[in-house]
Amino acid sequence: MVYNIYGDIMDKSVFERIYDVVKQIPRGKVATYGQVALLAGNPRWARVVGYALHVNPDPDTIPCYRVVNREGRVSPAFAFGGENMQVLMLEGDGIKVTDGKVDLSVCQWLP
DNA sequence: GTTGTGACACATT
DNA sequence: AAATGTGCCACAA
Repeated sequence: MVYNIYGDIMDKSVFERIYDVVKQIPRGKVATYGQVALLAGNPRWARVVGYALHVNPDPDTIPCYRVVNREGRVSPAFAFGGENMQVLMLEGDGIKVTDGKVDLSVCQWLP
């Protein structure tokens, strides 16, 4: 059983599915929020995906930096220490980043 | 139980 | 092409 800081139950929720999908993103690839939402089960959970990553209970196993919006651009509010941080992480995975944008045609994860 | 919010996506202006 | 509005779902107060 897993509980959040408010004591509410947290396992077996949509979040877990989202986390599972994000964790499946292979190194060197990225996925869009819509993509993750779709793989998680519903194409309309894109916002929930963002929220799920926002809480990000396990940043060590959940590479949230591999999740980008449909433009292939990292979210502005993502900057948990500078947008450059995210770019560096992506480049570290061998992903080409152009002006903070990723070539989805090349680096998007195709399951 | 109702209201407001959000790391999105899509359609329309 | 860019900006704005709408839908969508889950979560917090």
